[in-house]
Amino acid sequence: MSRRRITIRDVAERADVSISTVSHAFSGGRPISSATKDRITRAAAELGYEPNPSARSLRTGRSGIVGLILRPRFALAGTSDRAETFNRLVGSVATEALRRKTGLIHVPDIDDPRAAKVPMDGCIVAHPYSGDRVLTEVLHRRIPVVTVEEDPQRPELPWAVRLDYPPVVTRLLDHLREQHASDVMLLTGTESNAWNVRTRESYRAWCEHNGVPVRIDELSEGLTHGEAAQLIGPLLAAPDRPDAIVVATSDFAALIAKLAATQGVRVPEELMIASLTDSEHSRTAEPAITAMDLNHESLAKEAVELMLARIDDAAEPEQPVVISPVLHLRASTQRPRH
Amino acid sequence: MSRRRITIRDVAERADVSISTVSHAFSGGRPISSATKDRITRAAAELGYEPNPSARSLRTGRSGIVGLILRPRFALAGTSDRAETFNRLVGSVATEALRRKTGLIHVPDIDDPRAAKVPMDGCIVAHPYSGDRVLTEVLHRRIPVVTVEEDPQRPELPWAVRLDYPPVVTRLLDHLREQHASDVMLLTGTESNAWNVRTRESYRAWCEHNGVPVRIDELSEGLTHGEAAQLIGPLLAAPDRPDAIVVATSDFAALIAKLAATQGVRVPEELMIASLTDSEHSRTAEPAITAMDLNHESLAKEAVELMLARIDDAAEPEQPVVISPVLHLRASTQRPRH
DNA sequence: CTGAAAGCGCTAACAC
DNA sequence: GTGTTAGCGCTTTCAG
Repeated sequence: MSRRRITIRDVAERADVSISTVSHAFSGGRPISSATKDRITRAAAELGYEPNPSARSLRTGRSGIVGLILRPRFALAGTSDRAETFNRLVGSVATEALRRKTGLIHVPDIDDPRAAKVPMDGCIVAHPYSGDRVLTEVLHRRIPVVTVEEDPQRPELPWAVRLDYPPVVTRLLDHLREQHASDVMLLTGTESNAWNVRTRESYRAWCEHNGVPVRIDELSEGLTHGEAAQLIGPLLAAPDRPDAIVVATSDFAALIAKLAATQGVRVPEELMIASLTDSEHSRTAEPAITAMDLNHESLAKEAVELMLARIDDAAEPEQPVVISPVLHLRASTQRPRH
Repeated sequence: MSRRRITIRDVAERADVSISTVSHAFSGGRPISSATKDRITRAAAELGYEPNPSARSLRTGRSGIVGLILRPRFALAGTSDRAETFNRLVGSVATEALRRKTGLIHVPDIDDPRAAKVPMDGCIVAHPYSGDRVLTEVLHRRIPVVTVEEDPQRPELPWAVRLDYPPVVTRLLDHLREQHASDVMLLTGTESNAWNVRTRESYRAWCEHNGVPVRIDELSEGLTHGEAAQLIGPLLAAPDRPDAIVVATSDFAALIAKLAATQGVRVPEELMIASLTDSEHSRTAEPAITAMDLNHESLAKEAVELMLARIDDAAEPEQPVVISPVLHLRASTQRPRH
């Protein structure tokens, strides 16, 4: 029963006009008498005709589709903190694309030959790594690209939306000092994206500026909670335990709070905790954890806007669009006055 | 500087072979001497060539892309409960599609002529309304479709993944009765999707089976919290206040808990609360609210699998795939023993 | 193992 | 206001 696909020819025949008239009736290129247009519309509706998007794209060179590539490896495979981040960004980008009547496509692994190739007028690459391989490939293929966060090795690409970390990280660290932290440790992620690289830089600069020693350790985003606990436990028991920890991922921040409780370390009195991303984990931890929110909604909105502008041949911007992370001060860093 | 797009011709010329050889080198249709293949691969890499997906789709009749249409109106415009649901479903579907190396596209409003038309081999329609207009249109266009939840007016479509509500809703209501609820009210949503329709049916059946009066009121999913509060306040203050409320959306459940606290109604002692979807709101309310989780991850996984099977010409299934919602019993319905 | 050529369905000149 | 037709870049017979 599944007959061959309906084409513009079938509609033309049924409406007794030429195919170009049908084409124009749909794509609105030139004036058509309302009687003709009526017949065409009716014929199309009766046949269930819809223009073949591939044929149209092949001809026009445009698909009306924007691609999305989310780089963080642990977005798909990781714990719920990473999943939440992923979902939030994807949801925001999709919402914005729909609002702009643009198709949004999740691009399957671009250099897997077995993966589907997709038609896109441009591509948003989110959270690229330093010297990102996929970004390189996309650029090489001359696909117009907008990045969400910059590739730390390619900060010069102007088609980007990026977060302005230094003021917020500095504000967070100042806040900890005001709460009488004297030994602030940074537990950074191991991924080489701007989030880790820039926040590390800001931390180092702040230490230098304040004449305090840099104390950085790594906690991979890919660790399970069990593995992370193996590393955090000894740190909390050590004689030189810091009195404040800034940890990259929010779920590990919550984990630290839990381990601290178990080990009898009072938060925030003996240990303050803050995280560099916000999620349900930081919001609902006991106590609630001070966190920097990455403002994915704004990133998404600006990225889609920039992408559409770029596709529409807008001039190259002077600067990336800059978004500010939002700092949420919570109980984990609010020491009782005395 | 932005030269014309690289085509198969350019590669053929540079590798000094015919275009059909290049084509086969990429799409692997026939044996090619390794020397030739090498030259082609090198030429393609140097030029940054990538097959034009539109041309390929036009020729083969397949795009390798699956569409996703999320129907609930309030997914985009609503409160955070709806946004969370949306994000979770979209994230899960995208993850699964990526895993299967299939492009996933968010389909822009299918009957807005200004919206982009997209090439898709099939389409997932999530949470259709009763007699869903868009579903009708997609079917009419003969696009292979899989639904997440059934259209209540078209329960016969076998290409579907659906939730099995009756056992879980019954279990919830039985639980409330065991906790000595004598007057259980249902605050249902106003959207006509399976979630509302089927849970209402289950509630009615349970009332009849237990010989208790049906007590249903509507609370639109589109209300703001302020508007919802206007309706809920009087209900809690009324002399015939129920001693248990099952409310569709989780954020309104949390709102009820908050208003109850304000009005001095103790939860769960004087009023039990449960919701028919789970989210951060129900999990973090005070007290935490008993909720039915819609298991979006499983829905998504099965839907993608079904879609790919259908595109691959699998036989029509006898029955929709059935997923069970998950009931989370929490403090809001656990009365202290006495 | 490789090449030549038809044609997928549409848009956009160019004719009238 | 409408019709004719070339050709977008690829896959796939059909010939060698």
